[in-house]
Amino acid sequence: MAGPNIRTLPDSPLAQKLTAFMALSAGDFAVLSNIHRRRRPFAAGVDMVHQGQTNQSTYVIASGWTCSYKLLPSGGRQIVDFQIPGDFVGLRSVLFRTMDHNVQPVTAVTASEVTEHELLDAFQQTPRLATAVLWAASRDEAMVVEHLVSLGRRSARERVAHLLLELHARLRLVGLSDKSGFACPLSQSLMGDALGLTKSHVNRVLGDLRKRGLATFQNGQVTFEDYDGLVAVAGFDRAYLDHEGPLLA
Amino acid sequence: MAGPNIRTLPDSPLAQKLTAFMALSAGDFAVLSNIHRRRRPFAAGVDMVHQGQTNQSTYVIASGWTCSYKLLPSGGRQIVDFQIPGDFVGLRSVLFRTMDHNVQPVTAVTASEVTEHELLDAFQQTPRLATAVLWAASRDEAMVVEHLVSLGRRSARERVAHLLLELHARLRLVGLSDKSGFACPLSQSLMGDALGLTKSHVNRVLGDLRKRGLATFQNGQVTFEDYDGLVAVAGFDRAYLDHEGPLLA
DNA sequence: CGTAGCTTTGATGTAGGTCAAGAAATGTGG
DNA sequence: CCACATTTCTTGACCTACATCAAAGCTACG
Repeated sequence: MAGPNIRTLPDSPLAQKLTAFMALSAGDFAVLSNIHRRRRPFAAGVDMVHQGQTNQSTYVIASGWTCSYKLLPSGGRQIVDFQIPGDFVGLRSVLFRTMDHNVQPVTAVTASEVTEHELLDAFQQTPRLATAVLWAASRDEAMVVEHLVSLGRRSARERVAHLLLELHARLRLVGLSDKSGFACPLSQSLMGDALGLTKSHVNRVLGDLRKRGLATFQNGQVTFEDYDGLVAVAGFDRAYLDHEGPLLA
Repeated sequence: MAGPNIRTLPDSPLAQKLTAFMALSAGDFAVLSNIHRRRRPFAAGVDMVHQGQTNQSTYVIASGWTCSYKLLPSGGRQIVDFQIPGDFVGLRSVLFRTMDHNVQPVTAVTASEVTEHELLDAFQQTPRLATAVLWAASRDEAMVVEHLVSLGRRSARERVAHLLLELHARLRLVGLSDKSGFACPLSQSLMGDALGLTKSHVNRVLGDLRKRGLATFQNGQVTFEDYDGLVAVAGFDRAYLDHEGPLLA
């Protein structure tokens, strides 16, 4: 309220995340802030988007976590990724007009709807923003590939450790995590659905990591006791999160 | 040679594939054909693209198969997808300027290099082409997600059956497969690397499918004995391959 | 025609699944 | 602020799908 109506600092997780990738101008921030305007709440457990839907809009998460998943004919489900504040939900459904998985809030969520029109408008106003958003989309894809690698070739212990480290790195970008750990609203059952494990086994592995003095996940709080040790156990290489972005918009 | 220099029919696997998604004009075909000009051979087993490379060009496969994969610190590897004639290799490395996995020919391959410049040029000449190419990219992504689901939630038998059916559906689009089966240059070891299984186990599962009278994979030839039965076993739903494409370029 | 890669098969081991039940935590209504 | 309900966590006993290791037969190719 004090001073001119120009934003020079990130005022949302999204802005914060994109800033980590490229310097944004006051104008960029203003456009971002405008996009991120129309916030509304979503209840935990009620799908925000579902498979087959051809939607014209995407959501930007302001607070809370969601997960994207696919259901199998057999009834099981596979979580493809989690979304945290600053992440897009259904960005592909805008860029590609197709949604091939469901998205469900894990916690209560506030998110802003962004229509295709608004997004393209914003891109035209500041092409840098388009680049930044494509960078985010590309990073999301890289994460999916890394999850594929986890499911195909990593042991249960490696998977769990890897997930904790990935979430940590992502949350850090939006100021929701520090060196010691982070608040994690996931249930062990959700982690299992993401890691291709049963909740019982997730529980055992978590207990094991605790006993080994590597990390603790209790009462919705992840704490790293031996970060480097955990990295070693997971075979975690964060290159896939830090890649260079698209130069082409 | 005979008649005017205008192409009205697909003259490459890529053109054939895109045609299945949207009608293309003679002009579109000409542009495509031009893009697909500079063909060159790649030897089996020698990486075409590798991780970390920030390449300015992509390849379109004219003949042969490749696989994209990631290596783990532990030495194992996870194949993310196979590419068949008509597919792009490293399209993301053009669109996003980053390559986060390696690509290796599975067989001898001929492919045309397409530079970023040529691609964007082509897009400007015929925006329909841009749409079609984005459709292909989006389909690739959907496949990666489906592979993730396989690794996370399907049994070995389901995975193998699913892979055979996916390859069949994809090859069909480019005329390399018919109702009865297709030529498959993959080794069981490669299939294992894609499916998160050992080659021994792939072998046993393949034997099992054979004994059950569902499908045979021998001497580089996949033959379906009971297609519907195989679909049932795999829980195969080809929706992810047939999705509507991007309306936005 | 020998050697290297691929397939096939067998014997044995184990990571993680399944099923079940009790303990904690969390939430809800009064 | 407490009683009750619900979800989540934890643990145990048992089981199975797939891995591991090993070796033999097959192709194919230089």
